[in-house]
Amino acid sequence: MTQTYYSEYNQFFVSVDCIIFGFENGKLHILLGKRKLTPGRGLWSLYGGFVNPAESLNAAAARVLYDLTGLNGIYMRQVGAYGEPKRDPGSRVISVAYCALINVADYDENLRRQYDLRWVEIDQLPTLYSDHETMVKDSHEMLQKHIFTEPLCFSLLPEMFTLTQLQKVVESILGKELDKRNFRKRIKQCPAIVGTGIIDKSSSRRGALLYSYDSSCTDFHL
Amino acid sequence: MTQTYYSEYNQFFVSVDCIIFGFENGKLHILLGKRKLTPGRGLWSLYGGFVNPAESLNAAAARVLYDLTGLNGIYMRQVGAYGEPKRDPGSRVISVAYCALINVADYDENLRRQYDLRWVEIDQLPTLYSDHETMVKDSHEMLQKHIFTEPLCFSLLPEMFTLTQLQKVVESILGKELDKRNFRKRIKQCPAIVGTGIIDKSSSRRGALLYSYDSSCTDFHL
DNA sequence: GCAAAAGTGTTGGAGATACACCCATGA
DNA sequence: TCATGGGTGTATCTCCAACACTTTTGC
Repeated sequence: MTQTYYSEYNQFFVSVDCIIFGFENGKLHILLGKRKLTPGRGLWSLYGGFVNPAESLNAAAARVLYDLTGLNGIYMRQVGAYGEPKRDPGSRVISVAYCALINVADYDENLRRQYDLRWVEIDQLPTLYSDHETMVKDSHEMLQKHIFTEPLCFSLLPEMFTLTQLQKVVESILGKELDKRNFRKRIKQCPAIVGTGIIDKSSSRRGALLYSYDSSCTDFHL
Repeated sequence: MTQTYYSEYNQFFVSVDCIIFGFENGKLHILLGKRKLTPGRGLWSLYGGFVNPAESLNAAAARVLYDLTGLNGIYMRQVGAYGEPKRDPGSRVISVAYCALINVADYDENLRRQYDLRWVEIDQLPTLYSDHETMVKDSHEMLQKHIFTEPLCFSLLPEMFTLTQLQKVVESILGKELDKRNFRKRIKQCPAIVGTGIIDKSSSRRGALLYSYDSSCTDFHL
């Protein structure tokens, strides 16, 4: 694209950074790696990438996520733009943060090892590169804020899940425990969460009913 | 700033666009102008500006608002980044939208005329340049979402205001009427809204008590 | 005295919270 | 038989919504 107009103005590198949430061992995790670019090489960091000329911000975020995980069609949400002049020590870079929620089981372990990435518990984060800690905090808050009104938690779970699993996911996002009976009462009032009739015997002797999320159902609420 | 690293990547124009809300004649308005730059010259548009090299996004937004209104220290909030490749017909421009709330009375009419800007009712918007309608819609929704939990409405009012004025502001933001008694009951439960003891006689024969917002009070809620 | 805005309480319903025990099964 | 996680109901409380009349005073 030629710069026909505006040529007297400055241009900037623009990147997208992905906050990728996953649920494992009853805890909320995010995917972190050691930064490979100079400057900041070796620091813990979110995974990101620069925006291409003909690509929307959303598309750039989806591409970066795909490159990293091989996953397509994942729900992503813009968290915000971060533009302090010195936020990147290398050059002026404006970054747009996106969060994504993935089911850890869908993510190829080999790919994870290949990129040398780690799942890190959300409340045990190391010091991160640049302003990435702010991005993580902001996206975590956004997640907490929308968890009851938008069908986000299912992205962190397999197709079918037990109510206990669902409750653990919600608890891990909120960072607090919930009452089991009240939680299940609410679930029953949500028509988008339906029992499958299948019993999962892997997590208990008695077995637990598996539920699934019906995305065609419009009125979701927990 | 030199482009020491990252030099193989592309750069982009980055602008900020301001959605400036004001309250007038019992209605919520936003400030619009006719676009002066080509392309799109003459179309109704938000006011914006390009980001400078050494300036944060927040600072750029504050500068643009100051240039336009002469107002400083106004609370602004990032709405989001907009980056469709064709969103600006002139060149690839990534824009970060900011909303601001100002008290119309603080804004110099001469300056408004000088820039040829208009206060337009939020529900009577004309067709806007590029994706500015999306920006306005997004920021209006953000405003509605946060109006009860953050002390935003006071930015639209003078230092001292009657409860009727406050209610009208909230109603104009929500786009619906509220019950007067329930509204006032809520106000009384908010320690940050305090009576001044001064009676305003301009709006009624009987006179109405003027209130003010105590920003040092931490727990705000309507 | 009347028009115009200010101010003021009560009630009912819905939804949230707190809380404890039995069930089914594999080992 | 016992350890483990699955599953269920009730009483209370809080919050929100609906609703109508009296007060003050300038004209």
